Amino acid sequence: MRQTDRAEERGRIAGSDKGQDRIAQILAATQTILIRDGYARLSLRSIARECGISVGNLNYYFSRKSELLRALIDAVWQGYVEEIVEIRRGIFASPLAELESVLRFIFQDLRTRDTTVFFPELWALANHEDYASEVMDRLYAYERGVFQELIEQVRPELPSDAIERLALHISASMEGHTLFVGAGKRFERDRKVEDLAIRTYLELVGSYALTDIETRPPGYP
Amino acid sequence: MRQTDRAEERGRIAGSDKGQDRIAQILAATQTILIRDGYARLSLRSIARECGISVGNLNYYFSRKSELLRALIDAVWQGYVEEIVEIRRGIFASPLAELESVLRFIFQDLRTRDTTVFFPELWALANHEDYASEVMDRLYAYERGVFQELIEQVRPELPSDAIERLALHISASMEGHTLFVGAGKRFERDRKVEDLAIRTYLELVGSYALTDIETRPPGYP
DNA sequence: TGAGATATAGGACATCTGTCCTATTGTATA
DNA sequence: TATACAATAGGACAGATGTCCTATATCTCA
Repeated sequence: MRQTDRAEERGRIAGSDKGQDRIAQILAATQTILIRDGYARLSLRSIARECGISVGNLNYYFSRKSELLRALIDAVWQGYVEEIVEIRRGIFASPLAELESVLRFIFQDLRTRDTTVFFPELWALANHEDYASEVMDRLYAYERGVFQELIEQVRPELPSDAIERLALHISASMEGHTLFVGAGKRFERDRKVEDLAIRTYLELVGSYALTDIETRPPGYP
Repeated sequence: MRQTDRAEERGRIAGSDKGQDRIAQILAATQTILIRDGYARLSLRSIARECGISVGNLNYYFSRKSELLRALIDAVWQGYVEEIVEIRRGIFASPLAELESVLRFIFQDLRTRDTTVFFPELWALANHEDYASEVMDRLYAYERGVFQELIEQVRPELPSDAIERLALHISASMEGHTLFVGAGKRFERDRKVEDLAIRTYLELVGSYALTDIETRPPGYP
């Protein structure tokens, strides 16, 4: 049996023991380099060096670089979802208050160096690598799903396509802020932008009038 | 004189003739490859092949890859600014109408394949390469400047930091939409998201109440 | 036409890249 | 303790990459 085949099995069989720790270590090292040096300088050798193992050993766990990337993105996605689930376990005065908590978590997360750097890499990758765009789709679909659920509780009378559109707008809008208030960015310290954004989203959800957008032709005023 | 030195001069002296066309061709080819294949597959050889010239000749014009990238990003930035200037040459019923026109232009631009793919590459690059983040800063500072100018005309009573914050929020929010309504993205066809976003921005500018954000402590409601 | 600058090609170079293979060590189980 | 399997190291491989250099070709203008 060729070793390549064994490495391919690994992901599925997930032999539980110290090999599992290695995999976690490899993924962490990959993330570290990606964030510190960027995708252009992410090589199997730099990852192996970061882990203190040989390239041969790295190859034993991930026989293709794309496998490694996919596993990393998957892990990040899972962590993200778990955190949102955790947030939502809390007790909230209203659906709007719960929505605000989730929005604040996302803003806070997007200020971390990890997210500030990692996500733009992911966005760029998603334009050229299918596995990256797949995970991105899943990730944001999940986020929108949370928003939609909460918006519907606030505004049960809205048709579902309006709710979906509101969720999409809020999600997109927040992501954009990564580029400006993220770690090391120009407006990192200006917390009032966050307040302005979240307040705007919440007011939009609360007061969004269907007729405004749906019936009037575009063109203002 | 070493050829490297000559190539370094080139950018500044800008000898006007067929060399200028070559430079434009090289930049266009670089952009084409970057958009079609991504940064990872952008090499001097692939650029030379796209142009139908030799690597040696390419090296004559740009002795370092980073120079080429910088020149490309600079060119894109210039084109972007010129287009906004052009838009603003029009006649508008009100500052708000002018703002809407600019916003619509940016949305339309962000739907093109070029922008959808190129900008995320730029964002990712800006996290690791100084020249990329410099141009990005300049680009968005210009965009915000336009927004600020128009917002001030609509709401002259607002303090300048509130105006700056509004401009920043709108700019950031719009950029985020690239990931979802850009060319080839999931919501490419849903033009109503654009209407929702632009309407929201315009209403925010029109009705933004200082006290809402500035005086009340964060926490809703 | 001739001289000088510009433009171009082709190749050399050291280095890095992903992948693969083989041999050795470590570990748990029967 | 013997045996299977997991983990690891080290090296080989072909190919790609950025940079540099030299030799020609092409153009421009006195």
